[in-house]
Amino acid sequence: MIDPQLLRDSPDVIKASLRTRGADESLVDTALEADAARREAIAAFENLRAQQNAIGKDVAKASGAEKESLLATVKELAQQVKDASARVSEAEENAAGVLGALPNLVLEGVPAGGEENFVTLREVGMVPTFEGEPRDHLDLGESLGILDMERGVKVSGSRFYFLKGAGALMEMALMQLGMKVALENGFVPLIPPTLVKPEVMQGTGFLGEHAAEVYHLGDDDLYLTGTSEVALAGYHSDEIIDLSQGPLRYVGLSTCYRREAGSYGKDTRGIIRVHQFQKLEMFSYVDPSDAEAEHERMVSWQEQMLQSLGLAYRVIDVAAGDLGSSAARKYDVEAWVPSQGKYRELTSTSNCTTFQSRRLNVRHRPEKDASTEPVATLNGTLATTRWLVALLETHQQPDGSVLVPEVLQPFMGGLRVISAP
RNA sequence: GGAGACGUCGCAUAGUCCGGCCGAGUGCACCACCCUGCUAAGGUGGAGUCCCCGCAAGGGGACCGAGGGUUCAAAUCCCUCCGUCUCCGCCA
Repeated sequence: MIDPQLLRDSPDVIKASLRTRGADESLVDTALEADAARREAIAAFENLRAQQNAIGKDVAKASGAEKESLLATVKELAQQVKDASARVSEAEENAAGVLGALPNLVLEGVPAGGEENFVTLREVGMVPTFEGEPRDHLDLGESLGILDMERGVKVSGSRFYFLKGAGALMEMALMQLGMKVALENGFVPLIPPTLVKPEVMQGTGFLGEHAAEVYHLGDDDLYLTGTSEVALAGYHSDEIIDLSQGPLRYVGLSTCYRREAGSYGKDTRGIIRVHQFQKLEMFSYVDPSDAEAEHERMVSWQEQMLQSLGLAYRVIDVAAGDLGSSAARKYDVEAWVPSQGKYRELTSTSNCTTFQSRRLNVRHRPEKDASTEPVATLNGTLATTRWLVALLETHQQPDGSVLVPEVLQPFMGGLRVISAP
């Protein structure tokens, strides 16, 4: 949720942000009206309620005929209060709906436009070259016996797979490498629930434009999370947290579930786009003034990961129109995928400023004895199953084997090469 | 799965039977000041969150697990839900 105060004071700022996103700026006027209506309803209710409270005190003291006459007048008031209260609920619900539809304010410098309008911030590492056509990760994985798509489909349907042997080990090694980087930077590991309540899913904004992406268990009214960001953001909901010692950083490891509705025919080969995968996710709660710096730190940790794994990548500043509703700015790190001859997203890191925390009600006290303020939240990927795609393809050898990056070897029992069985 | 108890301001509790004087007492912790002077004790005062009006001072409203209901009036009565605990049964 955006800051309602900002909406009232400078609607033009919000309109400008909506334009950058290519969204409908008339939303702002609708929201302003709803907000005004809400406050009007509240004022009306509170006046009536104050009267009722005052007379109620007299009723308690009075007796006999005096009491009877007081009761008669206040009885009527009671009905008015009730009606006014109903109007408040209605107005608040409406205002919350309209206000909630406004996406986060885009940060200064974010490229305007849609998906294709991203700006490349830097390209790092040598794009690998091959004699002849490089094999793709599925081809490699199957021939090495470490990825079994066929049986995944047999057991669970399309976009499911088994990782086997060194494939399974490599996924876990990636997670452990990421965990090591996280621990070095003060992150507290969390293994979160992957089923969450509707209000948490709502609070993180995934029931908006991503609603069709989310698995829902109807019998229990629970949602399967597509990222541990959801649970990590909900972790401190309705709390006043202490940031005086610096950011609160969590790293969550979880299985992620995505329906991939609407992506039929896209990335159907291999494990680029699947219904279930592992992800290690960073999540920081920070003082809003520190958010942009934390964002840069998160990218740098992600880059550190890719560099240590010997992957070529680029960092892009995602265009406003391609941001989720919660993000004020988003950087993607995309690794070179040889079989496709292009960069594909491996990580994403978003600065959600105070947007998410407002919905989830996470606050802090900037100064001792100061009043509370929403915190800023940021999230970013440290490792996912998809990384195996870039790793297998980048480190494939002419004989069909794959070299294990040195940093992963300790987590794979010292294995240096994955060879066909 | 069956039976019961409970859910109050950071923590621990009082209040709920007998609705109004309870946004709410007490203890601990916390903050400020005083006293004393030493690793303690005592005294005084302060302090919740959210919202609305207001430049401000200030005023008003809401919140006693959540949501409904009864009533002029609900922490207190009724209903539903959620959660915690205890006992029994069942199963790893």
